[in-house]
Amino acid sequence: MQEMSEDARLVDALGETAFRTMGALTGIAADAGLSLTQLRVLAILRDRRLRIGDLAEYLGLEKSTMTGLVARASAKGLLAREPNAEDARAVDVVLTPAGHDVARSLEAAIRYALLPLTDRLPAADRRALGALLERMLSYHL
Amino acid sequence: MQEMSEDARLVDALGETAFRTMGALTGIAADAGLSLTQLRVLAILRDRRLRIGDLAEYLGLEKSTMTGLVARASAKGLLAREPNAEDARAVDVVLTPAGHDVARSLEAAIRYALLPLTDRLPAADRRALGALLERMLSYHL
DNA sequence: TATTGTTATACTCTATAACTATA
DNA sequence: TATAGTTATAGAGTATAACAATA
Repeated sequence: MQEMSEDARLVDALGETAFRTMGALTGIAADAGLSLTQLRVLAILRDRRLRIGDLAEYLGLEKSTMTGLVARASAKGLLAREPNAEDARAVDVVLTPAGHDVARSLEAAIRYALLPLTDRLPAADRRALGALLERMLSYHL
Repeated sequence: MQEMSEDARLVDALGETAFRTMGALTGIAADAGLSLTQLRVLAILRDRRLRIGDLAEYLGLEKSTMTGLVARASAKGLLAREPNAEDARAVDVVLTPAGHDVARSLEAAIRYALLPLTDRLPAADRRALGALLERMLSYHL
């Protein structure tokens, strides 16, 4: 077997980390009766009010997809549709109080679910890893 | 706004990294006319022959879900179903030559797609990040 | 009897195309 | 005319439950 380059190892590690992390997040969402996309919507709307189209763009989805996602989450009482003040065609999406509660408990569940992945790393390594990831993310785009 | 703890920042960075990485992988899969799950199947089967049930367990899916995934990928000529030598009830899944070709080109596309995320990080940081991620992944499970 | 996988069914996610209302 | 969002439709992914074949 050929030796892997440092870069190839980083790419593989990034991919594996992503799959494990997403797996944990998917499980948490499923426990709450939500899809991963709906978990993302809740997380995004915690500190924002977005129009349907902006939400779709943020998630990389079509507007028609957002219509359904918002409809299902609204039916669960997690978010609400409100008219946009400046454009009568537009619809703002906001979290309901119940949605905020769920978002808060999801955040806690995520921290807890990722513990097995992080807690055996020495504190110094955790700090170093967090700093490196933040630096990497700050470059992108 | 309250200061975030180091651990909270690590968890957030892990989540953000996961979403960006999965986004890139989803795009690559879509360009090849595949879902993210099918991309995973191809990657897994590159160096293995697995039974339907083992594949399902590996991916955290139900066997009935695997039946459909394998059927669709088989219809595309990417993998084949073969009888298991030891158990007449079982079905082995293997990559076809075409499947191996696609898997190989997907691997290259993934490296390329993750470049924007990694290439502006200094070489020393890339090495350090890869090593930290590998250490973290080695602990889990 | 227990296990492997398939089938039938239902729901969610997703996109494309055609449409309505507003700008 | 162009844009924001919805509706209709269709395909893929997913799970549950019932089933056939084999162990």
